[in-house]
Amino acid sequence: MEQAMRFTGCTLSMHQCRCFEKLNPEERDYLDANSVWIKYKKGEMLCKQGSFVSHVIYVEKGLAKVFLDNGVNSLVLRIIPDGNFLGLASVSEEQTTYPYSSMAYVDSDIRQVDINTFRQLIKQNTAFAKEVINILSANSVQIYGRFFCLTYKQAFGRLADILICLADRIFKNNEFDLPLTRKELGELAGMSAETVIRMLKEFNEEGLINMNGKSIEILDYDRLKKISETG
Amino acid sequence: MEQAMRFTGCTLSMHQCRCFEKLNPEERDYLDANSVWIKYKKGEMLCKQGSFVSHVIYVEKGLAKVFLDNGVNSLVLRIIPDGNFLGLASVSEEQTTYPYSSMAYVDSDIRQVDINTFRQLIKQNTAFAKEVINILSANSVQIYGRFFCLTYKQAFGRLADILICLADRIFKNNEFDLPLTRKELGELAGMSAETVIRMLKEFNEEGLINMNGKSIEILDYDRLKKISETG
DNA sequence: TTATAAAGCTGATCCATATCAGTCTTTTTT
DNA sequence: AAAAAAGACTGATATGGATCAGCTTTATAA
Repeated sequence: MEQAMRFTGCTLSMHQCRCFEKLNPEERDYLDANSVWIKYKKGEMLCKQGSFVSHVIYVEKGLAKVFLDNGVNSLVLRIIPDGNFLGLASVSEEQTTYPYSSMAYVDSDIRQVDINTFRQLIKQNTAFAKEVINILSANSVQIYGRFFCLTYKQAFGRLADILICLADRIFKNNEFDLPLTRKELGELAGMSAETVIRMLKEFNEEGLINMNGKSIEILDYDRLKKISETG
Repeated sequence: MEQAMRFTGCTLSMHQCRCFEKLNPEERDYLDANSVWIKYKKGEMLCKQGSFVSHVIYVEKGLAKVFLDNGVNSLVLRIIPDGNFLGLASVSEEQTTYPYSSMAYVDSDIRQVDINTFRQLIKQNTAFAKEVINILSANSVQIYGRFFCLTYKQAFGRLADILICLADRIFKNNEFDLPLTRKELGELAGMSAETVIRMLKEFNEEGLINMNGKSIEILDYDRLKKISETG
């Protein structure tokens, strides 16, 4: 029995996208016939907040961030590795423009599916629609957790959260080479680049991580986890 | 043409829930046969974070908050007036427990729909499923805006946001009697009760609002809006 | 109708973290 | 290979708002 709920600022839900499995061969052909594959370079924009929605964006390979921007500040909502949609909020017909922007952290292979094709499949295949609902739900719940953390945890905890998320869910390894700058890491953890630098340094000195430029290794997972929970 | 995106910390999306309209008479009977109506008193919990999901909760009449809690801090995700679901994240079968808690701000009439009935209707009626998708999308987008505001705006702007939201979307009047305490207002705007008090006082002295205990009237909507945008 | 608790309010203090200004280092461009 | 730009890092300073303590007013219960 759990006493109090724990939230993490993790940027990726555990949900595995399975909606293509719900399509029959014809539907899959229909989808493919109305999809295009595009290669994006690191730093390129996959979609811009406020522009018209013409397709649903799926990351085949690579890593991207989905973020909000008001010209001054930038808030990363989620980061998207292989095998995920950037977001499905735009499948709603009421959502005519993208409510967020997206940028590739690394060179990425992107599939764009025509939005009307996607909507048509939702209309004709309830299992597919249901899977879309599952994805939307999972995203919501994940955003809730992230929202809570960025609002109430302090910087230590938020940074620990992100390091754990990167290791567990993104790179699936305790050692990884960050394709992000300190500033971008700050956008993830909701703090300034300077604070990221200072705290990474402290984690390093405390023996929690072993850091060398862009390369980070998590040495004491348990203590980091504890910091993320109490921070 | 808009230069920069504006976000508001508003707690309620503009989306009007229309999903019952998508049901045919038999489906509606089926839904009604598997629904119950319950009266809740002010302060009562409508659902508790972490408990098993057994039904979908719809606010027929009243006002409720949906919030996250870790035992120390509380974050209000949305406030729900008449004619809205508390949230539909739980329609996903993967979501077996409520990811949030909910409490009635005032005496409220609640409809509970058996979760399996609801899921069955999604399975058999694509228009209904589509409407569920629309609601989930609208909620996500609303939460994104709120997330951004609570992360980057400062207290002035956040409080202005909430006052405007209450007037425009909840009470639909520039003058209203708050059924919330200063502490609850703080949970909405992401600040302490003391800060709410101080800033309301300042808004009052500046002639932006006219405040008398629980009764609040917005006097200078435009300036308040400007504060919400620049704060 | 008094007693008790909850909410509202005020002033003083403190601290986590942003911001700024500058240097050093690495990467990218020419 | 040199020049330019971007990123990493450091120390000093500033500050928005939380927290605390106490006091007053308004609800709620006895």
